[in-house]
Amino acid sequence: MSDSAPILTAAEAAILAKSQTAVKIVPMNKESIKVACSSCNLRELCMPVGLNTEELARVDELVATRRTVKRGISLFHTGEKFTSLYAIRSGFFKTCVTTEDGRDQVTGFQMAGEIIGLDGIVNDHHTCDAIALEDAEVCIMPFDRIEEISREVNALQHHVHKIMSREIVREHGVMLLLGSMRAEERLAAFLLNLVQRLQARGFSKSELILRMTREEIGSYLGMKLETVSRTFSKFSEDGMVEVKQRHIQIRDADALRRIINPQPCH
Amino acid sequence: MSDSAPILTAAEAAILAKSQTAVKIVPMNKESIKVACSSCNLRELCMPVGLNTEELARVDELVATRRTVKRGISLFHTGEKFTSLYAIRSGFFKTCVTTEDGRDQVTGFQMAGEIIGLDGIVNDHHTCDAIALEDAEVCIMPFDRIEEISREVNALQHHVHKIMSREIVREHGVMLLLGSMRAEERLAAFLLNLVQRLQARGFSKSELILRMTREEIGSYLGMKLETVSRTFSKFSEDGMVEVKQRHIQIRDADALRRIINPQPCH
DNA sequence: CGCCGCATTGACGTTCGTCAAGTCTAGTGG
DNA sequence: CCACTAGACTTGACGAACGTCAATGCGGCG
Repeated sequence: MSDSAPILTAAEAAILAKSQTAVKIVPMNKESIKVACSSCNLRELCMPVGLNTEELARVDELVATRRTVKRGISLFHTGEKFTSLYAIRSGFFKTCVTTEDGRDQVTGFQMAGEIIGLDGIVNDHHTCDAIALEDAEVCIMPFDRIEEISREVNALQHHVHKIMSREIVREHGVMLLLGSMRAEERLAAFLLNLVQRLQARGFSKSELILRMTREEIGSYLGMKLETVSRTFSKFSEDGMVEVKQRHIQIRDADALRRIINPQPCH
Repeated sequence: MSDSAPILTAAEAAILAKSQTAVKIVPMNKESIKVACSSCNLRELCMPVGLNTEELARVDELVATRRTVKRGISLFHTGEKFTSLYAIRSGFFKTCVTTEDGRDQVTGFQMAGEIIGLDGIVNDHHTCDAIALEDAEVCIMPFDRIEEISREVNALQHHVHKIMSREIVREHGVMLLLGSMRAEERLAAFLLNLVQRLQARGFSKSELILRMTREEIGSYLGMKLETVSRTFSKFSEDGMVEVKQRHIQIRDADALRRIINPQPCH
């Protein structure tokens, strides 16, 4: 890992300057809280899913260190050398790709237990930015170590393949959404997806706080922030959701589902 | 593999009824042409990329059998049990996902040397259809065998990871396209991408024959077939391409590139 | 030779983007 | 503690891009 002092953009430096503490690397030693997948409360969601005790012991070697990432700061940038995958322990991220002419597209929002960095494997460099939308903590898993342990622990090998396959399938869903849904359908699908993932993490299935701006939602869903806002207002008028800025209450999840899949009339 | 008689849809059965020969499984034996990655003319593009002679010998064990797929027939369907990845030896495929209410979205077009089936790993069942757009032949690589050999051949392990990562990155690009480009930009990007991949396979960099309909292009690019057609006509009027049905001649590739990345005025 | 699927083109309508004005809220500093 | 401000959000009016519907043309296959 040598010295992995994070490279900062000007914007990030400004954010950091205002913030109390700098990005800090938490080394894995006796002083810090124990970094072990086997005792992590996310083990049913994250890397160790479906492993037995013995396999778990090996996977504990995966996480080299942890790192905290302040809101607005990037975990990695486009072009940065790829070394590791990151498991999100807490917090919320967005990933986005950027074109030369300045357009950018949010490719996903990630929450606790999800793995980011997979884009970097193919060319040894990251091809997107990962930016924390709230203060976050990630487990750093050096990829060469993942490959090494995968060779010995079949269940881990298969799990890594599954994680990558899951990301591919997720993106198929986003392509479907972007390619053939209208604004209301997109936003309904987005809300249902978010709330479903939050529920899997023990949160309410009807209440959520958006960690991203209307513009970021719009970028992800291929629409403008005004359209996102108008669509929220429409849902609100129709009594399907209650919207108070970023605080969302889902009043009628079935109605949202019907927007996406209009039920057959017969 | 037990008996892998392909499951046919009614539409496919109709196509097959018209076609001379049924889908046939080519067993790997002395009679059939040798099935060996090491002597395949696609080895610089496909699975064996970057392996040394010894590693190549191991990879030769990967391909169990080959299979021919007639135009219009699917290699696998949504919901079908996942067993193998497929390397395209010849021909052209599309993959598409379908919603309950009948909408479908083409998620990609694949040509010789590319790998399909990655979507099936996560749930042990395929989540999209792969349909041949022209008569094709694929190498069947049972996934458990891929995992087995990956454990012993590090270069193969890493290559598999790269293939999956490449697919993730490709899909990021499609999301960018669908989320923030206009019709002309989408079609220009599509043409440039196709021609670039064809060129890597030794075809002309200015001439190509589309294997898919306007509707399939439209589905992939998130626009209607009429818009695809109109945009082709516009490119043609502007002298950038010559369009004769599915035969496309690229007259000014730079102009196409400028559509996507309008060059700065200074 | 005729049919059928695919492609093209035109006229018109809808959805969403653009531009602009105004409101709300959290965070800052006095 | 409160006023101020910047950024985020909402809402309206208007227009452009693209979808829809429909008529017509073309080319490959039986």
